[in-house]
Amino acid sequence: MNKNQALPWDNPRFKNWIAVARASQLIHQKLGRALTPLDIKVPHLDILANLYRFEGISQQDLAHKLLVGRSNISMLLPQIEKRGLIIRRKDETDKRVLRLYLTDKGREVTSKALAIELELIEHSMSTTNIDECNFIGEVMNRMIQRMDDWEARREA
Amino acid sequence: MNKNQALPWDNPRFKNWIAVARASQLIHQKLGRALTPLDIKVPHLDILANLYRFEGISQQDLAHKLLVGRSNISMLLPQIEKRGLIIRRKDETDKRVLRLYLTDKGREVTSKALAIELELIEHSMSTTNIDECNFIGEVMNRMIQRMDDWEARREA
DNA sequence: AACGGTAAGTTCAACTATGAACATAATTGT
DNA sequence: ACAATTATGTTCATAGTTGAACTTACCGTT
Repeated sequence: MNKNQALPWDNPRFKNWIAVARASQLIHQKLGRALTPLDIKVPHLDILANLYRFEGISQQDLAHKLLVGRSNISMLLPQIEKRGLIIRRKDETDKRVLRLYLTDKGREVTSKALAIELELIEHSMSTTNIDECNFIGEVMNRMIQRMDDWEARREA
Repeated sequence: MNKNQALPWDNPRFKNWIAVARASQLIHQKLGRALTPLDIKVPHLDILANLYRFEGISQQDLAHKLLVGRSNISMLLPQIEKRGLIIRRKDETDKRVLRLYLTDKGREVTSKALAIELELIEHSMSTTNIDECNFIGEVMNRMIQRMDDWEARREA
């Protein structure tokens, strides 16, 4: 192996992506610690936040949105249900699916948790203006699009 | 809880950050699957890649760079050491620390794995030019800086 | 209506990560 | 020189995550 070969870190896209990954990891960790007063973990908030936006979503759709497996959701939900933050109701027209709803208490906790997350993000990105944020969002969404190809193309 | 209150998703920084987090998560997952032919996992690559750049690093420093606990490193290293990808050597001047080195085989595997990662990132970001990538990297590094304050300020 | 195929959710076993307690070694202060 | 403190790495118990197998329910075809 020759040390003269170009390191990936010399590649601008690679190098800058590493910074993105680090920032993500850090936000995740800091958010986790900041949520302890509310006695929820980040994965719980991910779920709650989605119910906050999409009331009555199914577990399947929720798993899909969060990019995790159904089993993950299936094990997390009873925890937050026991705490009275959500309720699960059988869909009448399709008895396979469980529809998920926040309780009042759940909405309250979610609201507080989102406020913490918002504060963390706002603080961290406060030196970046709105247009710049939107630009970054666009780039990320383009990336998400393009990733779909990649795996398919790669298996071929 | 009033539905009229502003949702965090209306906030540009929040909304666009969510896209960043999603992209990170997806890259992580796709990279994981793409590494299976090499029979290593993403955490292993994280370690190997750091040894590739920083030969002779200590476990402590490695854990710090990867933003994980020492115990994590301590459990992962024996696995990749048994596979002959790295060696650990006691530092002579400070007998507490173990210095980590890639073997030739380790360098070869790492090189291949990094090529896969590079290809994934290059493909995903191919619609974003170098200046734009650099800009994103700058924003991310600023964020990483600013996060340090946040937790400290918050405990006060 | 009965069959095969598909979809939603659960369970389980295997794997992974985390943080606290521990052992050993170095450093500092008196 | 000695005790106290700090630093490095390991171990262990706990908790979290994953994917495969399973159950129940729906749907299309015959």
